[in-house]
Amino acid sequence: MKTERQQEIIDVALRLINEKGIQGLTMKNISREIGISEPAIYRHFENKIEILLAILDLFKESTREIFEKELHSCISATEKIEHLFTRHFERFAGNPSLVSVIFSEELFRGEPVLMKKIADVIDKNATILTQIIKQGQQNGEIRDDISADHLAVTVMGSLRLFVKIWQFSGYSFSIKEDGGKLLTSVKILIQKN
Amino acid sequence: MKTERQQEIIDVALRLINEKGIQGLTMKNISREIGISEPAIYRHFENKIEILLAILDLFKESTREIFEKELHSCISATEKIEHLFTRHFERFAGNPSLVSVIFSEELFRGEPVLMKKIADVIDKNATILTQIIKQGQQNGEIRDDISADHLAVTVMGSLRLFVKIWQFSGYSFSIKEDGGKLLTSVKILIQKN
Amino acid sequence: MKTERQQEIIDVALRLINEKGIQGLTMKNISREIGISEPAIYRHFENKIEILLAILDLFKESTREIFEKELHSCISATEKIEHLFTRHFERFAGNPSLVSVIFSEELFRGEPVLMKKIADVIDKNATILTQIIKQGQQNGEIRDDISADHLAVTVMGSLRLFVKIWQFSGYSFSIKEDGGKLLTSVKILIQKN
Amino acid sequence: MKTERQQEIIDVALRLINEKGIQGLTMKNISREIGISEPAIYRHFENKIEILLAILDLFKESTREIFEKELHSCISATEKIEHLFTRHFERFAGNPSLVSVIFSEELFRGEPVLMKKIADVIDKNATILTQIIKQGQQNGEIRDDISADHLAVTVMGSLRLFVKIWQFSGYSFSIKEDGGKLLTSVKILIQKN
DNA sequence: GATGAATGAGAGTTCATTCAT
DNA sequence: GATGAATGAACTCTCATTCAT
Repeated sequence: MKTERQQEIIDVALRLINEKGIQGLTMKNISREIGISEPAIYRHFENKIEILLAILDLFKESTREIFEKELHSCISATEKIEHLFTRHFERFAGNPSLVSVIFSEELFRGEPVLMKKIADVIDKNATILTQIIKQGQQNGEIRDDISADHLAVTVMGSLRLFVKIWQFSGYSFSIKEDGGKLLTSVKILIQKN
Repeated sequence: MKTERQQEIIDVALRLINEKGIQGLTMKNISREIGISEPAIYRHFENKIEILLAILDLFKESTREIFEKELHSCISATEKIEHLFTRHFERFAGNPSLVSVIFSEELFRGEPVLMKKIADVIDKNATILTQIIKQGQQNGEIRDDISADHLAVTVMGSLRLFVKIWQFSGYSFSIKEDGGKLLTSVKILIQKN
Repeated sequence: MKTERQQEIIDVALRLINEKGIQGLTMKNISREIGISEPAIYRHFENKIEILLAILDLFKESTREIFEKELHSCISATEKIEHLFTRHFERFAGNPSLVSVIFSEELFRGEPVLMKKIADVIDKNATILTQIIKQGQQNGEIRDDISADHLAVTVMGSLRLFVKIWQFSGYSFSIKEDGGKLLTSVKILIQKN
Repeated sequence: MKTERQQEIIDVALRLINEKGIQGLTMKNISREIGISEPAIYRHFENKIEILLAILDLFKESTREIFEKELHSCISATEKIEHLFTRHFERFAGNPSLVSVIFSEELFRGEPVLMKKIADVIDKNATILTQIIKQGQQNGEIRDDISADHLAVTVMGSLRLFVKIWQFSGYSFSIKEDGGKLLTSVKILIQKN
């Protein structure tokens, strides 16, 4: 689907955003990092926005995968949420730069095309998580004294903030290990009784 | 402390970031919005970074106020958290543009001065919130089967995500009202039995 | 209406088009010719198209002036046409670069805004010239064995081609003098009997 | 003389100039239109200028043909001019894109090679037309109260302007039919008595 | 306090062209 | 014949900032 160079460009772009922020993502920086000329990039992407769209696609695809896998498997709701956390942690551990993009919706403000894409993904994810929780409430696994919507905000919010803290720390602790502990706490928090 | 013009510039800058993202915050845009010339801005701020610093200061100041007031008052931990939420909601309701800046740390990546400032505030807030929760745990108000750190992540994470959702919705619902409901849920979540 | 710099830019742009064609009209060339930096031009014109529009406006204005003056004066139709030619010759003698723009509609193909403006002027001029000729036919000054439309094409076409020949010759002859002779011929051609 | 591909390239180039102006004639546009890659074009033409030269050659050749045929045939001068008009109209009706190039000398300003070629053709044509008219004057067919040079300017100028009007109208009328009518008028205009 | 004019640096992008395959 | 990948030069335009007034 993606040529090697396209993948390389996406990777570099992701890293640049992570290191210098969206303002550091310039065609010049990308080309310098790869070691080609600026115009060469235009052989692989029509323009800068297409690169960002490709990044968002990557993100969308892999997020969707994580979420949908959980939803359609027959395991319990709690296990689903557990997997959800774990998978996310694994992804971020494997590619920390992703964090800068995934939980940073404001980066794309100004470009309607990008904003719409981001909004779509977020919306979908929220819907799926809420469904999982609802299912857990019906199962009797998850407490139902609090609405599924609110629980979803809490779960997702905790995940997001935790990942940000990890990023802000300069990835100075193990997201998998410490994340696992947070997960345990979250599970206790939402379980019935 | 701040002249009228300085305040005007800060307000406009905040609004611009909110509307068009950090890329929309240009000296030209600021000057156009206020109705003065570009160089005129330099009478009031040495450079662009100073404007951003002023924004962060504003943010730091008012956040610190909220947090410290809660900490030093003699009310219960739960009430403190309640006030904390409520005050935040009030602030955002009064100045929605704040949201774009407050919970969007990546905006400032690239400028070490700004990054440090942001990190400071976040750090401080986290510390204070954790302290409040610890106090609540000692009081027997707040559950202690989960570490204060984790509860803080959950509480703060919920707040942050909720506010972002509000922002993404185009401020289409009442943050005070719906936020109050979320607050109730969070309180139930963290209360002892 | 126009600042000095704006006028200077227009003049230089006109000259550049004349010397190197539309492809030679670059912001860099303009700035180099004037002796300022490229961005400086943007203080005086919003963008390149605005410069071209200003040129067309100049052309439109002065052409309109010539035409309308003739139409509303009480002199005979033949005299009107005579003045029309003479004025045009004078204008071109005074600013030879104008020729490259005025009779070169294809320069602006591609920019709808510019094309519309050009088309407008041409249309208007044709209408006015035809009216003058019609009046002359009613007066008995101008032959009426040929339709006013066709005479207008002939008169205007002769003028245009003659001016182009002058331009192509490198302005090597006196457009006023030789143009006067052509005019005499044209008058004979269209006069009654 | 020309391979199929070369002819294809010339045709597309001509059409592009007609549709988007000289600025729309890029190697990319040509290749896209044909459905080959950009470098492929260089198999058929050494560079872009060669393509333009080929266009001018085409134009030169066919114009020369029209003119010379008229000159060497034994028919009357008036008939020659009649044929001249008619042939031109037929050519344009068959390939409207030609108009954008043929009567638009300024397109090539900036490229001395191209300018010279254009100037040559124009010069030659003018000479031939003038010769025809002179012959007609000697025959007593064409009025001799006006110099052949001036009559040539009038005849050629009318033809040019008329064709441009047709082009500007978006080819909305029949150039053959309406052109025939203009021709009748021109003949009356230049005939003796 | 404010402005008009200017600027160096750099943004994204397009151009004609080349070269190895 | 054709292509994919690349490039140097040039393009229009924006940026934060300065300076004389």
